[in-house]
Amino acid sequence: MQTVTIKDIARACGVSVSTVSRAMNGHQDINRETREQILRVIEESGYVPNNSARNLKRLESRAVALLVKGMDNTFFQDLMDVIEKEIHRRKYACILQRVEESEDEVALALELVKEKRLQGIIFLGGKFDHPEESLERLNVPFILSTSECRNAFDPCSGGKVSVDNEKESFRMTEYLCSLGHRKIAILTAAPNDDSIGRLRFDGYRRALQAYGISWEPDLAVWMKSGLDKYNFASGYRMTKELLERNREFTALYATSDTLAMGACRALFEAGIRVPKDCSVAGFDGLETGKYYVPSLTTLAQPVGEIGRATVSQLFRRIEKREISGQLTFEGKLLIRESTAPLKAERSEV
Amino acid sequence: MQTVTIKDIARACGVSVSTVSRAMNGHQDINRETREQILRVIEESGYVPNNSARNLKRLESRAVALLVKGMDNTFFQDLMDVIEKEIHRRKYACILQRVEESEDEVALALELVKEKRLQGIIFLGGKFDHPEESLERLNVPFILSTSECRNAFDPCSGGKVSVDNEKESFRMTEYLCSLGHRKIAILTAAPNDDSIGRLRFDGYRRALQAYGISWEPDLAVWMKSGLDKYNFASGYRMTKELLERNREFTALYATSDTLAMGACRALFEAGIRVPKDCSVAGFDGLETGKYYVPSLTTLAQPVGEIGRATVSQLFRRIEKREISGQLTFEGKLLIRESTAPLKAERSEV
DNA sequence: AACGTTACCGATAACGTTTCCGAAAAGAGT
DNA sequence: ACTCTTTTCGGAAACGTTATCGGTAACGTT
Repeated sequence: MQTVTIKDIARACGVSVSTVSRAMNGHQDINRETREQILRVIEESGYVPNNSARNLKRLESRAVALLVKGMDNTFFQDLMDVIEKEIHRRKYACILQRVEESEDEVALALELVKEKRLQGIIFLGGKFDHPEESLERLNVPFILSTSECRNAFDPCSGGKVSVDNEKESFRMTEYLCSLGHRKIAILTAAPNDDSIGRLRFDGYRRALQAYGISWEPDLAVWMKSGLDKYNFASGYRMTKELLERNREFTALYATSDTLAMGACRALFEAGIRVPKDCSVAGFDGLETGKYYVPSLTTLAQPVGEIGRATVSQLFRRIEKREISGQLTFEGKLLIRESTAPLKAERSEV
Repeated sequence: MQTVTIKDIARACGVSVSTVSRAMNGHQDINRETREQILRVIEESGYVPNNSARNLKRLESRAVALLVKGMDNTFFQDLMDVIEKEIHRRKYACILQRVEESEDEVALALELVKEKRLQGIIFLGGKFDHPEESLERLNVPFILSTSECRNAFDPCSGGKVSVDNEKESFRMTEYLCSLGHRKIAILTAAPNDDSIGRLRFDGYRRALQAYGISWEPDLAVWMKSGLDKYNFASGYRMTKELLERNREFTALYATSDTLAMGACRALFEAGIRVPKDCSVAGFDGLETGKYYVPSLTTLAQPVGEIGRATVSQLFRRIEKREISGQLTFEGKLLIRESTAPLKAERSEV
């Protein structure tokens, strides 16, 4: 176990440890030949500097935390992929840590930062309350990626990268309205426990209003807390629940693609054809929606851009102490097979 | 930044740092009252011990690495979810690190272990060559999870947790044969660059042989290296390629669920109905396959069991130095809508 | 020849923690 | 009152690295 240290290298080269340290860290005041010899010996011996010792001396640990609420969420998994890639590219370590629904992400982050001297934090998903501003006091950069904070107008001292969920949700609903739909059901998060879901719901309501449609509570299915998540099973279950209400609807807006596909399955089993009898729209732009039958109309979030911006914002703060506020990306409305214009001759029940 | 150290606590309590250390680490030779007072002060001050300093003294870092080859693979993402959960449960840190297709995972692991004093490594996906046995020399436990090593009969000094890919693939192919299919196309990895894919292909061929069917190279579509992966797009592309060959087939075995769904989409676009005109089978048992239309027949890998076993094996080695070799789990053949018996009256082309 | 400059390098003190060793105090046995 | 344990604690040496500070030698410059 970790037998070879800087002392061994120093001894092997007949120099002091200081010189070895200088050689490794690319300092200037060292003879070219000496450096090359040292580096050669290091290479041969397979010596790797001990990170703990180095972190203890330096202020930096070259590590950031990725705190994710909802690791089983497909969209977040895709985002994690690009975020890890970007962190890796910068030769930083990525400490992955789930945060459970019940946990306080800020407390967790605080502890991580202190005990491991982390240099930055990325919050993925969920909501971010910061009652004590404790993270700010620690003065460690953090970014909310596809994650909301208490007050949208005061994006705390951390950065924020996401789409404008309210606006994009408005666009999607507006599109459904423009197809002639008036009875648009929605599958969405409970308004109290998830702010992203809340924003999407707000956009939906605003669009209905803009089209002079009064919203019907019976057409909204809320996630049951502790039971439902943004996944296939919940889309399926919630749609079954909707169907049991026996209310007519000609379009179904599911606030994630996974929900939407679960919904399609439930509709299929009920003998309701998509999009002939009912249009279905999702949100996120998951790869899988493109290959679904029917392919899914969705509002695609630019995962690559969001992920890259998240990391680059974080590193701008870490390395250059440069602060940039909220960064909002445009979504893209992908119109595919699962939505269609309302047929005029449709028989009313 | 990290202002409060053990010294501050010691001063605040009027004791020495040794005593504070003892209080934190639950040693016995300390007065009950003193300990309680120290713990109280620690709690109030928000002090968290510096991990780097601690690691430097102790041998252990309470951290393991999760090295994954193919982070965009849905099945691996699901596995990562449960693996991280299990690591988290044991209060260890999880260092997530992607390994690119071109990189040498062992070299990477070696460096990580040395520089961060990691206590264990999980390899997820890909293949594992260990020409120098360098990891063994370091004497740090590692587990191959759903990942193959050079020689299946000599599972190196690390543990191995997976399904028997050859056997399960045999079962799936056998099932298709039992439905009466004789012309069974396959979407699979190039035999040289991926050993899991190779095992699944071997199982396919053995089953054909058992049913007295000679295998046709024209019915096998190989992944193009650098282009194809286990994802939707490749399933789609490879099926298009298959269709262009104009060879008849009544069943299509895709060696992952994502490939299978991409295939279904391509077949749909070609006007081929699943399962009426062609049966389609996948592998993995992804959640999404259950909600696909038609729902996907697949060979489900027990993700939960695999993930939990991976971590528990690793910790058995870390904590108890207890070695257990290869662990193989049973897959489960899930027969759903995408496969059907071959119709006898089917017109030959 | 004396001095300043430069290039290179070594000794050493940190960084924050744990652990070993021994000391002081307190009780227990004679 | 004396030793002998036991309990509780502090001092100090590590762990492996980096950074500061100063020193030596070689080389010009006057």
